[in-house]
Amino acid sequence: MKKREKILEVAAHLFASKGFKNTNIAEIARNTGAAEGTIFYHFKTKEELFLAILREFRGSIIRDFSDFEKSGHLGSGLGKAEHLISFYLSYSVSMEEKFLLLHRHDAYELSEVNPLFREELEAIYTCFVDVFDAVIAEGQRDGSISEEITPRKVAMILFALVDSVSRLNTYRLYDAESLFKELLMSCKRILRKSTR
Amino acid sequence: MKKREKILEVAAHLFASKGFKNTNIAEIARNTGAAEGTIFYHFKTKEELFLAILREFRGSIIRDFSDFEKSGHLGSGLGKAEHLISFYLSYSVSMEEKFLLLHRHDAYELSEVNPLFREELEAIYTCFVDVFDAVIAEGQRDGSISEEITPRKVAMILFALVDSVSRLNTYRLYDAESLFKELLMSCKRILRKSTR
DNA sequence: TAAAAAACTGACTGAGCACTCAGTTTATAA
DNA sequence: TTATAAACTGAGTGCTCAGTCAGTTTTTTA
Repeated sequence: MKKREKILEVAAHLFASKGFKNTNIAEIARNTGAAEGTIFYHFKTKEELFLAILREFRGSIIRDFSDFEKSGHLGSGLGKAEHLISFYLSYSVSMEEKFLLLHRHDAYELSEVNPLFREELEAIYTCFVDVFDAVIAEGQRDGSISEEITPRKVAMILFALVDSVSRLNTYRLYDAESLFKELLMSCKRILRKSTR
Repeated sequence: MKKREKILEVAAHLFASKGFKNTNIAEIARNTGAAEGTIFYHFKTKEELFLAILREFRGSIIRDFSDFEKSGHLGSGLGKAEHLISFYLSYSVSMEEKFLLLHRHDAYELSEVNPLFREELEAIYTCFVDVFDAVIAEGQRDGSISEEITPRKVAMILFALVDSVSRLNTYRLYDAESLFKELLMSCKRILRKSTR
């Protein structure tokens, strides 16, 4: 089962950097040290290989975020939300390659044809939004976060914002890391109670 | 010059819905009523056709946003900023196809190889961010917007947020239009002066 | 150790596709 | 009206590439 893992690793790297369509099986084979036939032995099609990569990524997300939750930040919901945002940003930097896989359009394209891709993508985004949702709901209960908007919607908005900045970073259109401090301030402003 | 425009129109539609790589010249020809040769008569390569589409889009953006600015919303910078956000959202809905062209990864991919694409993309994003920047700077001058963060950075953050929600909408992962009200509220919270 | 199963190989195939080119049609200028 | 240029045509070309298959090597099981 050594080659199978190597194939997943190499393909993930190439799909992320060159795109699904622009990566050919021969190249994956070359970088893996496996024959083309071996790739099709483990994965029926190129699409299925991509799907397997996404499934693995979802596994890591679930593992890493539940570890983060368990690492038990004391304090209010608001404090936890701030921690979460920082964690998400640093996570997206450390897992840049996998995030590129999400930020590219390839998977969305395939999800228009193959429902398994749609399921996988929705599942991944739901993972993220659920974590945000949980801390916001907690903050609303303990009174540290404004109750003006439902937890789900705030979670969507925060996630959209944070994800967008991490996307700017991966595209290198703008040095987004220089925005992190201001981003965190903006998130706090969204979350805090109105003083009026 | 009739066919040339028709080719641009059809190609934009196909690139937006199917992607650059997944659209072949034969299909563009079929939907245009032109021969394949005609396409290469007007555009040296498939890439150049794509670039021409982006250039046209940039032209519309400049035209439409300067019309918007001229339509002269009275009131404070904050009020103008709110108008601008609403305008951007409705614009991204009405120009959904062209926004898909930006939200797909195709153009970014090409920009790694072809500097003309990078220039074009940066120019488009700069257009948008500049408009945000201008109203925020005005709001800071007239005292309606917090001066805690520089106009450019607030502009980047607002744009990132608004663009991300419009992306959610085009991907149909979430009915983002139902978020518009809350999105506007969140933007106001980012902009308003701290009461502490 | 022999037999069966699993893992692996790489030359080959057939379909898809961007682009060419030699020629035809249409518009413009003289 | 004729000459010239611009617009247009579509069959043909050469290349790329996902997926196949008949066979070989390695691992597991009995």
